[in-house]
Amino acid sequence: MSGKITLKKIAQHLGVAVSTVSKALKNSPEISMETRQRILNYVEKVNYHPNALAISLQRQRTMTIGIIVPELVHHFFSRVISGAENHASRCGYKLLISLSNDEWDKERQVTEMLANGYVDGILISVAKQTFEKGNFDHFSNLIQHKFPLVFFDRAPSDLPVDKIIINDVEGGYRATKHLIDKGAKRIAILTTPPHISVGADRERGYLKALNEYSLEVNAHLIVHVDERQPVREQIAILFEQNIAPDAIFAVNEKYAALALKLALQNNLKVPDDLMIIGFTDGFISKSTTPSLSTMAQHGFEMGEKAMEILLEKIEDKSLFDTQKIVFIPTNLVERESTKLKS
Amino acid sequence: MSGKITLKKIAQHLGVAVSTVSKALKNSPEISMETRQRILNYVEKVNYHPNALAISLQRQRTMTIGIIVPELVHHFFSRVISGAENHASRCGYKLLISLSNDEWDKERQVTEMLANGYVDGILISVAKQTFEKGNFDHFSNLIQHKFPLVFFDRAPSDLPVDKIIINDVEGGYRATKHLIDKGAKRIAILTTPPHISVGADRERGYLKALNEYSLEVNAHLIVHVDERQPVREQIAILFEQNIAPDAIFAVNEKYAALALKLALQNNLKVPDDLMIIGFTDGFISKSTTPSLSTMAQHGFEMGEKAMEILLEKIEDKSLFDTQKIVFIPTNLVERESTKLKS
DNA sequence: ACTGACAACGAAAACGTTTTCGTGAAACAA
DNA sequence: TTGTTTCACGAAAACGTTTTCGTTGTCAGT
Repeated sequence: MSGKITLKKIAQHLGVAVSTVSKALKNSPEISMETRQRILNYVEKVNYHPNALAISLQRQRTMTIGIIVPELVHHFFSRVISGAENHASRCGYKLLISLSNDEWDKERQVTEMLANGYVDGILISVAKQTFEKGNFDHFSNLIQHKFPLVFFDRAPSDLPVDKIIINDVEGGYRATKHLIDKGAKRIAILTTPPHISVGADRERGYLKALNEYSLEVNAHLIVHVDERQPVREQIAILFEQNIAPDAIFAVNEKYAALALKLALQNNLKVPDDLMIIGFTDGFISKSTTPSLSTMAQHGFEMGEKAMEILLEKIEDKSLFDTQKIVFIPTNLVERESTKLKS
Repeated sequence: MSGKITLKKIAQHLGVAVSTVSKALKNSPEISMETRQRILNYVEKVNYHPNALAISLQRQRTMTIGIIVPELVHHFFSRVISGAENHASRCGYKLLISLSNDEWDKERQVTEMLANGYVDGILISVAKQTFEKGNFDHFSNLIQHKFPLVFFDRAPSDLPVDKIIINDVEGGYRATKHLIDKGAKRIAILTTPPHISVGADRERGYLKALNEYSLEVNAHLIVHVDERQPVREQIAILFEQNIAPDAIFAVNEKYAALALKLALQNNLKVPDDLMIIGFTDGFISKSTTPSLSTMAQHGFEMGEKAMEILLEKIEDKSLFDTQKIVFIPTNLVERESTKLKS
């Protein structure tokens, strides 16, 4: 930082005007070959790089996109970010990643901060606490000011916004149907409390499938896992009932892996005594023995698509009043935990 | 973005000078109560937020730290970032996360970009390709210009820089010693090619332990996994030899999980026939059955510590010429894969 | 009535760029 | 000689702040 080299210093040293240096650097025909070379040589020598801040301020564009995720240590979000970064850098944009820690206040702060000059647009997946609180003012505010904003995965349902989401109902349906096709009759579900939309939607798909195949819905087989309590115990209940499930659909990888572990500890054979299918295709599902069948979510594609829509909005002002909703399909990855020998 | 509200607009609307508005907003005593209230009311009404870019430019500080990681979809790096973000936000700094994708050129680009005004300092873990290439010019350049720079986990060895690293030699030593203590005699290691320093160091620790306990070093039991080839086959070789190992030390979680899976497929009992220990305490190690013993790396603490040292450097210019090297200790997490019943 | 102090505000520079609009000199035509 | 181009460059505004240094006007003290 000490003695940072600027256009002004270059100009002074060479005895020319700042504007001359600036033009020479962009090969403007206004500057004579001779002067241009002199400037270029010196610039090269002192290893000059323009100050991005100043350029952004003057251009009123930062060529940076902000992405806000609830947490980083999470396979799915990491994938989305990678996808977004991929598309952004291909289009000459940089990515500024921020965390909300699933907290409303932090999310509000970060959102405002980014919108105040840091970035040209924002990609966001809403914090859990924001859903609980039901306060989306920080978003309405941006929308009102026509600030480019695109939601992914977790989006407010009653705001007119662009969103890229997983087709969770369908995913839940297909996961359940897969178990039914394999002959399961008493299918349990490990899901989230109802206010988490992704869990609720997958549960809706589950119910739809049961219904369609005239299987009885048993309240004892529906476990709403409360993360504030020990998760293990809540899942363990499934194995202590007199009517044991013959299959489990877990709405995420963590619950699926835990269910598998408990099943093995209870000397159940997976998949023969109990089939298990999860959601999200991460490292864990591949690593267990038996490996876990799952509904893959394609986070990378989601990130790419979200970025694509956001950049379109930024570069084409006429899209301001149109809202796109894109569903990213899930697909079944069949592994050992549902693959019966018979 | 349309009709963005600025100090100038506020001043015009209220018939005062820009400086007056600015001062009123910072509660300067120069401004009379009356005017201040008038300004504050209006500012509140139009929901004004200062432009961060302009402030950064004028202050010559962005209150933002850049962090560059090789990849995001990686438990350890995610943890480091979370730790860094934690400390940064506590100190009023924001975090700008960027990816190098383990590529030299991308790393160079991103580093220069960030250094040119975007951030006040950089935290970085070096790309694999940069090590292969051996070109660290983009770093020397920054160091020469006294730009605050701190390395974590993967650092250039012959540059005078601040770095926070895992004590990999010791970690490798302790992992191996743990296996020896449990009675292992033929300990295999799944490690990286020699140019990846973390792998090489852990291997050094492994050799040190073998040596110390007078165990024979067997070249067939040392597997340098080349990620450009199928990993599974390379590990499988271990199970096809006539002198089978009775324990495996894997330098990361992925190799450990894969080794476990292959062992189970070969009808080996873990830990009785074969013990396995990994490195990095992620989700996978906990999820397998049997669960994997591992050397935990404490990425979160590493991120916090790295950020702490960087911020110190930024805020106390007198630290320019001192270089700190901090070792983050690993610790043994004993799980089922090395827990013998006997 | 004159000085001095103080309160309340404005003007302008600065941060590092880009870009528009001159302007002086040389070159050329008449 | 004068007028018109063209060339090569400089001056200055602008982006949105902060901050320093005036500049008023009022009022107390003498």
